[in-house]
Amino acid sequence: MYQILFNYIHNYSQMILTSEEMELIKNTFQPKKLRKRQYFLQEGDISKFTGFITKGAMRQYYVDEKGVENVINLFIENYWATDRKSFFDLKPSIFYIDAWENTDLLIITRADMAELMKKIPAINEMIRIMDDKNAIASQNRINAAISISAEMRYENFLKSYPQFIQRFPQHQIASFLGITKETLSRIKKKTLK
Amino acid sequence: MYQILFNYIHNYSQMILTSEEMELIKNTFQPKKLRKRQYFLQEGDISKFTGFITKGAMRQYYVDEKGVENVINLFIENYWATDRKSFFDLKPSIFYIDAWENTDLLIITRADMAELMKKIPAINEMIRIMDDKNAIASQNRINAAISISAEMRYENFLKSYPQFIQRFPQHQIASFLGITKETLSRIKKKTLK
DNA sequence: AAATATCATTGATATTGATCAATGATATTT
DNA sequence: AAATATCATTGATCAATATCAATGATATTT
Repeated sequence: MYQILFNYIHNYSQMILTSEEMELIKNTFQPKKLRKRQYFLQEGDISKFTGFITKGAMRQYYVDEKGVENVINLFIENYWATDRKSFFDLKPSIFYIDAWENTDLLIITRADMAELMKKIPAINEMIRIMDDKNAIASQNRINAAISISAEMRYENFLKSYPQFIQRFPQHQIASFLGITKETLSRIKKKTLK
Repeated sequence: MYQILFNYIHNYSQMILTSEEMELIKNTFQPKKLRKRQYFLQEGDISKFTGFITKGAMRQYYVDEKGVENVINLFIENYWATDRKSFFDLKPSIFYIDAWENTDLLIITRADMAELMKKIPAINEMIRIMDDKNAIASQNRINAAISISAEMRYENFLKSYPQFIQRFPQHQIASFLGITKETLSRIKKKTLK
């Protein structure tokens, strides 16, 4: 289980972890299992942990005034699940995060992560690269949301994140893309021809 | 001019810079002046620098197949202007960044910034906090773009970024929000009553 | 000051995508 | 296997926003 995290760190940092560092990581990240539909975070709670997914799938959403779930992030293996805002300022979150499949996580608090960043250069570098990639991906998503049609947005999604199609039902993906399930159904039908 | 950057670093890092560190910063960041409408980055060029704005206003946009400018970021004092993707991988950008007012920048390359992060703890911490805040702001923008109406989006913008209203014409703000200038004009008229 | 460019508003119409409602298909639970 | 819940499709209608075109207002340049 930790091996997946070690690989991830190596991948991002391009650095080799010493066996002491691996020990420290094992002692700091706690394993957590969630069954399908179980919450990792609920509205009003503080996102005290960030969780590295070694197996499974999760989604982050908020519930609007009408009671509708708006999916804002989808996560699978090798993603980090947290509400970044609440995790940053330790104030109550407006989001829910739940498991969409039975999921294995390695969880860590913000304070512990800060410690590890100081003690383990590879972790520090990993976070830096993650932040760079996350900023780029967010910018892409913003551009897509404000300047292209639902159809193109779905097409881009298919191209960039094909793995997600197998893991989440269509209406969740529609919500993630900011369109209704009916519209997505029609888009699929249309592009199929 | 450098004082504005020093203040910014202090603000974000909550750390005090030594006079040696200040010297190093002065020797690494280069001042650059742009006149209104002058480009900082053009499509096809590599975003070799990130620029800290000490005075002025800039915008980032791309030009779509129809030749329409799509504004994706607006910057004023105390913002950093760069195409983060191109700056990260040093590949050609798809964006333009230009000055909307006469603008003063302090510019630095990615390599030099990496050096400073190693040598100056306050800079390292500043970048970390910037990345956190940027991730949070991006998430907010994504949520707004995919799940709320143009009217609410403008209202939120007014509340969160009132300074921008004075600095950019309405059609630029409309584009930034992902709506047409005509729709924005009608929204303003409606909410005025 | 006149000429020109930029920016903002308004009206008429078109388009995209949302909403509402029904039906079918596929999983999951009993 | 039957019952139930979840997921996907389809049709009819509606609402939000875009597009096109004209006009006015405000800056900027000559």
